[in-house]
Parts: sequence; C-alpha cells; structure tokens
Amino acid sequence: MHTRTQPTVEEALAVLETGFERGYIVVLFGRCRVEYDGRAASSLAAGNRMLIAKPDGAILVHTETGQQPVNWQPPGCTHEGASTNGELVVRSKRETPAEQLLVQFERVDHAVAYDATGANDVTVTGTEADLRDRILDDPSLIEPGFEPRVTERETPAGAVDIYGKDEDGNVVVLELKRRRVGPDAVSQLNRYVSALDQELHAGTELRGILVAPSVTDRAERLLEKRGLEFMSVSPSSEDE
Amino acid sequence: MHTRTQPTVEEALAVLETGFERGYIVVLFGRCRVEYDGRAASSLAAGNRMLIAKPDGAILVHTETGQQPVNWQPPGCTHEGASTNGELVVRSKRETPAEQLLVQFERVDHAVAYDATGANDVTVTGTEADLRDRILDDPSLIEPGFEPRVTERETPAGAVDIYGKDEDGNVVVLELKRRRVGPDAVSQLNRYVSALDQELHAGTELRGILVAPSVTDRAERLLEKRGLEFMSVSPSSEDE
DNA sequence: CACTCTATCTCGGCT
DNA sequence: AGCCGAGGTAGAGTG
Repeated sequence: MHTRTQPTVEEALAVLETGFERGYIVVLFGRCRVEYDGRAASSLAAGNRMLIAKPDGAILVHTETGQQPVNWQPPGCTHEGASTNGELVVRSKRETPAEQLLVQFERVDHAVAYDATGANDVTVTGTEADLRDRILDDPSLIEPGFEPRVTERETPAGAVDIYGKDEDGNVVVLELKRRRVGPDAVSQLNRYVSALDQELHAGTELRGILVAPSVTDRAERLLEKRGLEFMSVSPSSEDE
Repeated sequence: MHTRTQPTVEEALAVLETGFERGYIVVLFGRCRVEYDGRAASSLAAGNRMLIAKPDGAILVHTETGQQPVNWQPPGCTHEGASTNGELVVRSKRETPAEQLLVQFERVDHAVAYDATGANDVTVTGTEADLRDRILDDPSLIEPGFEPRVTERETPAGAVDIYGKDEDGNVVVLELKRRRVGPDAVSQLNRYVSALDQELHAGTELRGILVAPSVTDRAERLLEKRGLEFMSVSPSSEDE
C-alpha cells in the first residue's frame, strides 16, 4: 500500500503509476473537473470528489451523494495519468464503443494505492434461479398436476423460463420474476406465447402463466386482456 | 480530512464517527467479510476491499474488479460503526424494504474521511430527451407531414413518448429509444398502440413507429408481425 | 409511498 | 463482437 497526503502533482502521479504497475486499486481524493464523451457525452464542473481506478480498467468518479458514480468507465479500459499545466490529469479510453473519460485535478488532497486482492465471488440467494429451482422441486406450487418439461426452451421470440404441461395435457409457458412485476413482464410472456402459438400446430391449447410474488394493477389488467394467468410464488419460501 | 494508516480498531472507529458527524465520505481499506440480507441475501468471504460510506446513507463495498460494488446499501440508510470482538464492524440498515448490510473488518489498513462537497450536477447529452427535442424541432425526421401533438400522452398502458398525426390525418404513436433496441421496445410500443386502439373510436387509422438509431433482427421481425414501423433517428445529429 | 420507465445502465451467458 | 435477459438493478418523474 502507498499513501500520500497533500501530494504534489508528481507525487500523486507516482502513486498512480506504481499502483497501476502493481495491480493495485488507486484512489485519488481532490478537486477535479470531469469530461466524458462516448455513448453519450457529459460535463461536470469542479468539485471535491473521489476517483477510483481499478486494475481491470474500470474507473469511477464518486461525489458525496448517490450510490452510483457521477462518471465512470467500464472494465477493459486503458487509463493513463499525466501532468498537464500543473494539473494531474487521468485519462481513460476504450474502443467499441469509442469512449473516453477525462478527469482533471486542480488539487489532489490524498492518494492511496491498495492491494485489494481476495475472494470476490459473492453467493446470492433469492434470485430467479432460486425461484425456478423451487418450482422444479415442487411443481404443485403452480397448480396440481403441473409438469415441467424443459427450462430455457427456445422460441423465435427467445427462451421460455419453464415449459411444461398441465393435468389436461395443455402446453404451459411460465415466465418467472423474483419480485413484483409491471407491464414489461406481461409483454415478455406474451411474446413467448405468441411465438409458440404459431409454432405449435393448431388445436393445441396454450397457457401462459406469469409467476412472481405479485403484480401491479396495470400488469394485472394487461394479463387479463391478453388471456394470460398469474400465480404468486416467491423465490424463497420464507417470503410468504 | 482525516486519515489513518494501519489504525487500531479504536482509531478507525474514530475516523468513521467523526467523519459521519461532519458529513464526510468515509473510506476504509482492509480485510473484511460482508453479509447482506433484505430483498435478497448474500455472503462474501474475507478479502481485501474498500468500503465507502457516504453522508447521504449510501454504502459501497468494492473489490479489485468490476464497475459495480460487490455489496452496497442505497442512500437513506443509517449506518453505525462498532468495535466487536476486536473487529471493526460497520452496520447499515433501512426499512421499506427491510434490509441490512454487515461489514466485519478483520484488519483495517487505511482509513480516510474526506469532505467531498462541490457541484454534483452533471450535464449529459445524447439522451432520449435530446432525441425527443430533435424530433419536435424537425418532425420531418420521422416523415414529411408528421405533426407532433402531445408528449407523454397518457394511455391505459402508460404514457406515449410522442403522439401526433401524419399528413393523411392518421394518429401516429412514437416510441423513442436513444440506442439500438431489441424486442422489449417493440413490445412497449405495441402495448401503447393496443391500448389506444381500444380507446379511439373505430375507423381511426393508428400507426405505431419505433424511433431509434437501429433495431436487432428479432425486433425487426416482431415489428413486422405486429404491423408496426421503424424509423432510424439518433439523439444527436452527429451520430449519423 | 407505489408505479412506470430511462440508463454512458452493468453483468453474465450464449451464439 | 452482438444479442438477450436478469438485477438486491439505481434514479427520476409522477400520482
């Protein structure tokens, strides 16, 4: 780890460059302006901020508010530091799509280069995959007699989460969501049902069921209009 | 600004608490485990990481890779630090939805409290709003004779981006996207068109046009199947 | 507070 | 490299 408080431009640059070389996270605290140009374009006037440069090429500029950075570059970018007109300038670029970020420090108050190695594989539960497994484990959560046949069954409109049959032999398509859903989820299910309707030969009864903890009013009306169904199931049995 | 290198638990706690009091961003570098429980649940084994606690209640835990934090809490949470079994523990909570984050530091290598005040209003161009303004400014970008009437016109299925008439007096609904679109955008437009189709009295011709720089193959086929149209326009005239 | 939709969404998986 | 969908999406705007 390297740190510097109230460094000169050269000292801050040294922290930045030795940090990059060693694969450290480099963090600069100071007053800076930020310019971005690429998929969109943005400009940010001077203020005290925190810049985070990661060894995988990601860059984040954080202000005192918000969970999201005010400016950033994704992993895979190449960044470089330079001293320009007495200012520390950090530039980050990538191609495809072409975009670049320019951070100009009028003043650097503190610089840190830190070796942030260690496990970064977080295990998450309560996901859509958990909901899927729960239903495959106990299909009666949907309805008595429901039989899952395939997961991720392909259709011209995309892959259906769970494809199966009901006790009367009708084809059933499930679209799973881990949380309360709005109109977009209904449309998604509808796309799959429409696509399968064309694919399956006529006469086959086809049901589409949206499976989620709950739906909004508008989504419910939309389901009705499209002749689709809803079944309330949560990713975790504890949430019921 | 306050900084401490290789602080004791008490020293790190002091940086944390005086930082919170003064409305500073507090950053801790060290080896920690992270537990989250709320909308989902997650667990992260020990490793060297960076914790960022903002005065608005946001918390971020960053590893050496990725643009996104491995764990976080949104703004509005209350966080507190404590010394437990010789470890510095940071806990962050909120209600609605109930969720909490627990970060346990086996070791703190560096602590910073920084006053990150300053302008945080970034001006962005190339957004959907820019695309809308561009079309309102020159409706012929859609087609000769197109006349915008209302933006954000409400329908039972949601608000239409631009509602207008073509040169033959037909109702035209535009759905705008700032970048290349897939099937979801087609479904969205279709929802609005279907809803308006019921609302407008019979006999009125109704056209739906998806406006974006480009569409994917699947989206194009879906447009065709739904009897919808596409017009290529970018948010910025320079992108064409 | 809940609903709806945009986003430089990011991220992973697959083709 | 592009397409597609999930996400503890976050954030903004509105009712």
